[in-house]
Amino acid sequence: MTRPQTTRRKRANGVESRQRILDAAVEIAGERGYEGTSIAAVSAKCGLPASSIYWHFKDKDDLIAAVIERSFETWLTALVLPGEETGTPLERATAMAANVAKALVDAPDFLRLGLMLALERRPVEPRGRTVFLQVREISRRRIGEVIRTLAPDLDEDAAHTLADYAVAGADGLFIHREIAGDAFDLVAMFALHARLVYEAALRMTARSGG
Amino acid sequence: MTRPQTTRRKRANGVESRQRILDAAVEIAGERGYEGTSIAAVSAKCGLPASSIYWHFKDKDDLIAAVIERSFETWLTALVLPGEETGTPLERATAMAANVAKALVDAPDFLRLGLMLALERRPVEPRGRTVFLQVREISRRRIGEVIRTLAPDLDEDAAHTLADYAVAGADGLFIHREIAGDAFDLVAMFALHARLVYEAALRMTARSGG
DNA sequence: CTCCAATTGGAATGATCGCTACAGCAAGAG
DNA sequence: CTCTTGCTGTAGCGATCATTCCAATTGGAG
Repeated sequence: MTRPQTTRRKRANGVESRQRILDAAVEIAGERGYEGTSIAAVSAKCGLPASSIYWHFKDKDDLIAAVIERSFETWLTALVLPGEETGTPLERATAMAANVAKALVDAPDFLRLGLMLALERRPVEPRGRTVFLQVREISRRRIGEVIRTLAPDLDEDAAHTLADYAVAGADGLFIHREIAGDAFDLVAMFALHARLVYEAALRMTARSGG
Repeated sequence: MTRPQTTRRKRANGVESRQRILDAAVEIAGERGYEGTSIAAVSAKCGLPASSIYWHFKDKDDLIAAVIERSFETWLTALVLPGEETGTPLERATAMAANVAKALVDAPDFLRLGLMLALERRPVEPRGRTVFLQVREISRRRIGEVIRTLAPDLDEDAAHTLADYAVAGADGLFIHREIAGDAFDLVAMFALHARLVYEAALRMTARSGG
C-alpha cells in the first residue's frame, strides 16, 4: 500500500487511458443518453478493449458517473468568476451570468448530459444523476445567496422563488442553444436573464418593503 | 379502400390495442428515454405480443413518433385558452401562461419526452425529435405574436429575443418541476415568468421608442 | 356454410448488450 | 534473474435487443 512517490506511471498507459475512455464516453453519452451509451461503442471510439474499461471503472453506471464528475470539473475550470470591484451590482450580476454562459459554451457536456439524466426517471437511479442533482442544488443555493446579497431586503420566500427561477431559466436557455445552435447568443441571453431577475428582485423588494 | 361506415371495430381489438400500446410506450419512454424503450418492455406492460406492436407500427422509431404525436394532442386537449375579455393585458398574459402550466401538470409526457429527444444528438435523428422540434418552433412563433400584440411598439429583434426567452424559461421551469416534484408550483412560476417577460417588453419598448 | 381481412400468439432470427475469465506483456522492485 | 503490479487482448458468457415469420383466431361479408 505504500505507493512510491517517484514518477512511475509510464509502463503501459494508465492515467492517459482513463482520459481516453472518458473522452469517448462523454461524446457518446452526449449523443445517445445513458442507455444508448454501449461499452462496445466507447471501446471502439477510444481504441481500448472492453476489459480496459472495466479495469478502470466498476461498471457502466460508474463510468457514466465519472463522466459527469469530470465534465463538471472541466466546466468549473472554464468558469472564471469576475472580481468584486467591477461596477454596479447589476453589472456584476450580468457579468457573472455572462461568464457562466461562456463556460457553458466552452464546456457544454456537463449540463447537456446532466439534464438528459435528470429527465429520466428509471427505477434504479443512475449515480451520475444523483451527482448532477447535487451539483445543481448547490448552484441553486449559491444563486440564492447572490440574490440575497444584491437585494438584502428581499424576504426569504421571494429570494427562494427567484433562485429557482434563475436556475430554471439557465437550464432552459442552455437547451434552447443546444437546439438552435450557434445562432443563439447564449452569453447575451444569460446577461438578459440576469438583468430580468435582478430587476424583479428590486421590484419585489419595493413591493413588500414599502 | 371504401371503408364501411357501419360501426365495425369489435372483432379483435384494433383501435383499443393501439391505445394500450401507446399508453405503455409513453410510460416507458418517459422513464428511460428513446434507447431505453424496448419493444419487449412495452409488450409486457400492455399485455400484447411484439407482433401486435409491429402490426400497428412500422418500427420502434415509428412507435416513438406516434407517442410524441399523441401526447402532444393530449396536452393540446388539456390546454384551455382564456377568453379575450378578461382584464388588463398583463392579466391576460399571466392567465394564458398559467393555463399552459396547468396543462403541463396534467399532461407532462409531451414536453418531458420531447425534451429528452431534443437533448439527444444521435447520427440518425429520430422522427419523434423532428416532430417535437417543429411543434416547439410553432409555439415559439405564437408566443412571439402574443408579445407583439401586447407590446406593439417593440422592435422585431427584441420581440424575437423575448420569444426565445419565454419558451426557454418555460422549458426550464418545467424541468425544474420534474426534478423538484409537486413542491414546485409550476402554475405560479409560469405566471411570474409571464409577468417578467411582459414587464421586460414594456421596458424595452420605452427604451427604444422614447 | 365459405372466404377474407384484421389481429393475436408464439417462436425464432442474428445482432448486440453488459460483463467476466484469463492469458499475455511491460516495467519497477528485490 | 524472478516476482509482482498494472494494464491490454481475446474470447466468450447468458441475456436482451429489434425485427420477422407464420400459424391460429375471430368476426363480418358473400
